[in-house]
Amino acid sequence: MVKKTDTGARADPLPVRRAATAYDVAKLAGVSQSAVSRAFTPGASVAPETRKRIITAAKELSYRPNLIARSLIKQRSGTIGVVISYLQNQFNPEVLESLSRALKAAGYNILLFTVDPHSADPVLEEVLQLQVEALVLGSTSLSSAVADECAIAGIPVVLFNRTSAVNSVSSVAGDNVAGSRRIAQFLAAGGHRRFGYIAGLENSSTNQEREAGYTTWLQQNRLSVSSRAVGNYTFQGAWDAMREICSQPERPDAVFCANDHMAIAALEVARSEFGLDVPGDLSIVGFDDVGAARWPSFSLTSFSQPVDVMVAETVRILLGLIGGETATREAITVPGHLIVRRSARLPPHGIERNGDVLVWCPSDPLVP
Amino acid sequence: MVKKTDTGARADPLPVRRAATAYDVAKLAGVSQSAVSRAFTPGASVAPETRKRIITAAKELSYRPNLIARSLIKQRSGTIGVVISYLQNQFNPEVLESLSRALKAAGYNILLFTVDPHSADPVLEEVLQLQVEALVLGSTSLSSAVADECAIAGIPVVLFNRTSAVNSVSSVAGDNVAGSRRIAQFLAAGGHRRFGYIAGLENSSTNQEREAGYTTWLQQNRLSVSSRAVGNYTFQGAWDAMREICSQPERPDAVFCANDHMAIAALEVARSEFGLDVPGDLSIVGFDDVGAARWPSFSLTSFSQPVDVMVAETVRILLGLIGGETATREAITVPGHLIVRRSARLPPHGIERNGDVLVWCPSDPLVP
DNA sequence: TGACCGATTGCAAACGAATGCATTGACACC
DNA sequence: GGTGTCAATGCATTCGTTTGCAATCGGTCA
Repeated sequence: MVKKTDTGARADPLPVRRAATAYDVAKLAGVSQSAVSRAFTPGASVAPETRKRIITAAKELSYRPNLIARSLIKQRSGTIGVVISYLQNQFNPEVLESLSRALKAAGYNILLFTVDPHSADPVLEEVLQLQVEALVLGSTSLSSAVADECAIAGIPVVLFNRTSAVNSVSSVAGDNVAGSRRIAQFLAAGGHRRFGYIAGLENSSTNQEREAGYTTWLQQNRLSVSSRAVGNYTFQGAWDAMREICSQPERPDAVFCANDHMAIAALEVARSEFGLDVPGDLSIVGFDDVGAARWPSFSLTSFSQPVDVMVAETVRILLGLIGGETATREAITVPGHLIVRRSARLPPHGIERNGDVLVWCPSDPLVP
Repeated sequence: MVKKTDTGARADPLPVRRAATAYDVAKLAGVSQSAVSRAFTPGASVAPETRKRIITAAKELSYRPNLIARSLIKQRSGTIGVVISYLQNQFNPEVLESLSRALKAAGYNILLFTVDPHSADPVLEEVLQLQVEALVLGSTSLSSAVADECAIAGIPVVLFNRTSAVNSVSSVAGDNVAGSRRIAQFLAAGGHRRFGYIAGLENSSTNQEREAGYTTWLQQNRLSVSSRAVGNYTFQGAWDAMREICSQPERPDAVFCANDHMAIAALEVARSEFGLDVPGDLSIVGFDDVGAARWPSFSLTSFSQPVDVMVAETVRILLGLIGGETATREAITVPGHLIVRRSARLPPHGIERNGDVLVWCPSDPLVP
């Protein structure tokens, strides 16, 4: 089984030497503890001479200020809680990485909570005790009650990629409605006639908005969704959903999946289990424009959610809420583009180059 | 641009009501602060009657114990630092999610640090101040000096998917040497004759071990690596590396990529840029067995690194180090399997079914 | 020379909880 | 009734900082 190599090295011979405190440094440097504190506080009043002596002493004891004690007195932890789930969906790691970068730049650290999409959320109780200065809820599966409770507890919350009508919490999301309308329009313009939809989590705002945008546009144009199945935003769920859709007598010639993660699963099923040619036999479109959508094997047509912009907005709101300046809640919608690749049949015109990618910008108004 | 919907809702009318403390609760419940503390400490001595009164008061004030204050007095933060980089490589999110689950089960929270693989690492200084109880270094690009410094600071460190010869820090990794030997053997048995290698970060232990295992076995069998390029573990890097390899006059008929993330890039290049059939014209093998390796489009033959086992070992070591019982450093090697799929030509025999997957278990001894 | 000023520095009180120790009361037992 | 026991509770200290305030000191200016 597991190979175990005992390197033989022993830990510190000194048994349990507690970490040095500011007092220890003070004693060594022959100053008061306050002086030590000031020596480590930029802009504080210390004679350059003493500061140097203190720094030397600190280095000798390998002293590091205890941020926990500092948090206690300063009443700010410098920490932001990020709740996210299902890192298998590439969109989430992308968000996490971007968020991490942006928050670090703003001087904050991240306390990470991954939640099981299926389980309840007793996470919250813990999070609140941890004195995070704010919370980013990036999981599609969290109940809105959570957000409410936080708002009551007085801790700033931003919903990421998720909105909430009932709560007065801030949110940042992509343009789900416009994007999915655009997708419907794109597919119709491409000559498709039988429209399928693979839904994400039914009670998530993203799914509701994307489905609404898609369905509504179709209806307004005397078209409709002929096949629908629920993928719950998971790979396996989408796999099964696609299998179900493709097994029906009247298979759709276009399937819009509520996100790229599911679209990839759908694409795999169509090809590997049904031997379909995409987009020859069937067009598939996703939402998010994750990294893998660009991989040639998928070359997925998708409506983009610009992660960096969304994250920037999130951080802006967060900082405003923490500072207490912005008391009003904002609901931000970040626009995206329909990135045209090869997983869906193309409409005869309206495709334009935009830097590296092709986007669809129909000249006709969005609503016919 | 960004659409902004002001929901009009205003924040708490009460301006800055500080969170309730144990004192507030005590006053309301007519007890001492100690009693409140005890009421929230399982197993402490409180009359059931008083406890109930305290809990009620606490609920009314929506009091939550301040974990920062608790950390200070208890001398333990309940937090573990996880340093990781490049979440685009699916292996990393998989690790992160598993680690998060395991640490939560052990009662710890995660302070997440994502580091830019290219930048230096001033991260450490911050991390140490944050009083994490231990550190998991999951980034291939961190200098070993970092680990050393932590060890000196007396904070337990476990290297994840990374070993270190010079330092006396613990580590958990897959079986890089055995795995890559096995891959070499597998490719040779499959009748390949021209062997390529796409390297990860040159100074990373994983790359060194994987390359050594591969190269050594080939040499011992009068074979050799005819093409080598460096992909630095990035998608783009592997892309360019594969392009370079495929452009050579004597293209290899088998390419081992130091991880799956790069193997996918290589596969995409081979197909989309060179029109090659995999495995008809060229076999590709990876390392890690990430989720995407199972996707039919790739169906990547890969040596597995069992994330959950590795994480379990990591947590076990961590807890031992934190408890102070285990003073010795351990270097754990978690065994894997060569998961056989369709991205590489098969040897005539030795393939066995193992649950859902095929693995290669040659009857011949590993070393000829 | 004396008042005043600014830069340094130390003192001591926070921050919010945990906990050893002493105190209180109830109860049982002899 | 006196004494011992035990549970319940409060007091006061502690964790490692920050920071307002006061004290000190050297020097400047009138």
